[in-house]
Amino acid sequence: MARSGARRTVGAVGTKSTETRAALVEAAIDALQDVGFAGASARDIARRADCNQSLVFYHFGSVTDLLLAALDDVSARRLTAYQDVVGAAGTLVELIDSSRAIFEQDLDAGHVAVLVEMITGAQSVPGLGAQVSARLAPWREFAETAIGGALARSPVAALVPAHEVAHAVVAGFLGLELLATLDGDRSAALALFDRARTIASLLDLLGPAALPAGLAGRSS
Amino acid sequence: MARSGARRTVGAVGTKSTETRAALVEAAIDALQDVGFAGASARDIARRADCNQSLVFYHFGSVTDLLLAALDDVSARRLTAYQDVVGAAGTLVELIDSSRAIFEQDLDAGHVAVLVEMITGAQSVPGLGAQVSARLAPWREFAETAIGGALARSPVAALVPAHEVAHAVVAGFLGLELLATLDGDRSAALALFDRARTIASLLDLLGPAALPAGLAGRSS
DNA sequence: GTCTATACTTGGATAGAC
DNA sequence: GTCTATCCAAGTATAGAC
Repeated sequence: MARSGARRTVGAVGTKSTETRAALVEAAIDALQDVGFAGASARDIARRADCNQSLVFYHFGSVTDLLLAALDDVSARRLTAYQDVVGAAGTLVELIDSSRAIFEQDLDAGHVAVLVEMITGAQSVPGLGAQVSARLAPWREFAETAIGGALARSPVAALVPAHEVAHAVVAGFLGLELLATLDGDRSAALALFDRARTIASLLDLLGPAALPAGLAGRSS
Repeated sequence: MARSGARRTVGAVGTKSTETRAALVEAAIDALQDVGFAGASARDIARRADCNQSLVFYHFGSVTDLLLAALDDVSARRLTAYQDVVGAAGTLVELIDSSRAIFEQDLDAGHVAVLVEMITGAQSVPGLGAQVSARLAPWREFAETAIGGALARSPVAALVPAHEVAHAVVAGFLGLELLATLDGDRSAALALFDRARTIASLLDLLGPAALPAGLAGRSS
C-alpha cells in the first residue's frame, strides 16, 4: 500500500503495476494448484503470468511473499463467499447445504488446494508456518461462529462444543481436499456432505429439546 | 530384493549395504518431517544419514524413489501396529480408544506427516500421485473393515455406510495432522478423540436395536 | 559399497540498461 | 516498471578411483 500509488487521473485502478501484480498473484495460485509448493518457482509463476521472472522480486520481494499474497487473495475472496451464503443459514441442514455448494466450487477451482500446499510447504521455509497460521485463523473463527449458531438450535449442542466441531470441520475440509486431489475425484467428499445433510435433517426435525432419554445431559 | 544379497555366513542381516539403505530410509523419514517434501533433497537426507549424497542414487536410483521407500517403511510398520491394537476392539468405544492411543504416537513421531507431505509433494512430480495413492489404499481398506466391524454392533449402522465413514476418518486423520503440525500442538486433535469416545459410549450403551423412534429406518 | 569430483540444471536474487 | 544479463547457491545425477 505504500508503493507508488495511482498517478493517472483520479482513482486510477488500471495501473500497469497493479495489473502485473494481479497477474502474478493469479499465476501463483495456478502454480500452487498445478505443481504444488515445491514446483511453484519464480520462473514457473512468471511464465504463467507472461512476464519476466525478476518482476516477482520487484513486486513481492521473494517467492515466498508472493505465495503468501496468493493465499491472502484466495482466502479473502472465499471467506466473503462463505460468509455471504452461510450467514443466511439458520438450521444445520441449511448450513450443510450452503457449505456443500461452496466447497464444491472450491474443490473444482482448487482454492483449498492452495491452502493445503502452503501449510505443508511451510515445513521447508523457516517462519512460514506462523504466517500461514495467521491466515488460517479467520477461517477457524468463522467456522466456530457459523457452527455455534446452527448448533444452538439443535439437540446435540450440549454434547459437542462448537470450537471442537469447528476444529474437526476445518480438519475435515483439508483432509477431503487432500484425498480429492490425490484421487482426482471429488465425489467421495460430496457424498459425505449429502450424508451429513441426512443426519442433520433428523436433528433439525427433533428440535432443541428433543434429546432421547438416556442421551440427555451426559455431555462429558 | 534382487540386489546382491546376503554374503556373510547364513542369513546375514547386517550387511553394510542394508545398513546404509536402512539409514537412508530413516533419514528420509526425518527429512520429510523436519523440512517437508520440498526440503527433502538428496544432500539433506544423506547428511542426516551420515553418508555420501551419491549413495542415495546408488541404492534407490532417485530421490523420489527413496522417499517412496520411506513411505513404504513407515506405512508398513504403522499398519501392523494399528491392526494389532484395533483388531482386538469389539465396540465403537474400544475402537476409538485404541485409535487414539496409536494416533497420539503417530502425531508425536510424525508418521502421518510423512504421508501428508508425500500426498502434497506428489503435485510437483509427474506420476508420483498414483504411487502414493497405491500406498494409501491398504489404509483405506483397513479403516473400512475396522469401522464396519465396530459399526455393525451399533444403532447407527443403517444411517452411515462404513465406506463413507472410512473416507471421512482417513480425511480426518490427515486434516488433524495438518493442523497439529501447523500449530505445533496435538491437543486439539486428541480432544476430538475424547469427544468421539463420549458419544460412542452412548451409542454402545443403546445397543444395535435401540434407535429412538423417528430416527430408525431413514438412512437415505 | 563408498567416496571424490564433476557435469549439468534449475532456482533465488540483484544490477543496470531502457 | 519492465527487461536482459548475470551471479551464486543448491540440487540431481553420473563417472571413476579406491
